[in-house]
Amino acid sequence: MELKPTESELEILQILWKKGQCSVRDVHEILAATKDAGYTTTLKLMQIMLEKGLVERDATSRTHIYKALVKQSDAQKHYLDKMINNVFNGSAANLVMQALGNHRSSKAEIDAIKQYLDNLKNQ
Amino acid sequence: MELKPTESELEILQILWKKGQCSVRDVHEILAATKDAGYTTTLKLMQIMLEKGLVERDATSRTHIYKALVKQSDAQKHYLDKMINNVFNGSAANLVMQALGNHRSSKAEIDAIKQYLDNLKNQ
DNA sequence: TTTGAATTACGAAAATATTCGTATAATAAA
DNA sequence: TTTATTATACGAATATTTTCGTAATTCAAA
Repeated sequence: MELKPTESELEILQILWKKGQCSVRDVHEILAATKDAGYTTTLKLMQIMLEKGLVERDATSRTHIYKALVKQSDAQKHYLDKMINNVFNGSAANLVMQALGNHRSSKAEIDAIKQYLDNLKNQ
Repeated sequence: MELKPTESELEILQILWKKGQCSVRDVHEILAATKDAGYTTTLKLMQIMLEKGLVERDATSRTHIYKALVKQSDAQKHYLDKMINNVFNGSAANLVMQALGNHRSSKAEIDAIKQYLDNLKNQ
């Protein structure tokens, strides 16, 4: 299966991942907070996503309810790969350090990462 | 200044970052190894990038020599931010662990990261 | 029942991005 | 010098993505 949401589709997936399930209006209202596009634009996008198999929907009631079919973890993997190759010269470590440097992480988070690294080494 | 290379433009920037400076042909030959597009396609893209201010060129000789104007580190920061917000629910740590899990890193890389983490903690 | 509001369907316009063909000029080779 | 090769310039065709208008339908309210 081909995983290639466009920029706009990714914004919608994001919302679906967070909310679990949404009507078009739910999604639209969240989008409308940031940018301004018409309701039918959001609707159309979600219909296209349905065709592409990025989402599924329950159409038993008049107001259709959408869910993401793409798993967030798959998307994470996909974009991470792409990014490491495109902008970080293929070095994951490079990306990691950049990420940790820019985004101040809590002590707990840092410890969690260290522990994770120890496990990696013991394999 | 607005930083927003398209997908194709990013591929070209990547090459310029790596090589430092390139003629259109240099870039094209590298691209041609992966995908197949005509030479004039690459040329046109690079001309557009020039207009957008993504690259500069030395046009004193017949064969123009291009350099990236966008800094790789800025692009890294930009895409990292975007990605953390778009796909990793705002958690950098989440991204880091995913990145380390998928891309087998060398022991040296892992140690470098651990050291980096220690420095972070001592601040 | 009748009206109005909210929904989906869908075609098509508009905006962006990509690709290529052709003309022209510069250089190198014969 | 003449010919062939290699560049750039640039308009325009394609392809893709985003946006929207309009019609048809469902439901709720008056």
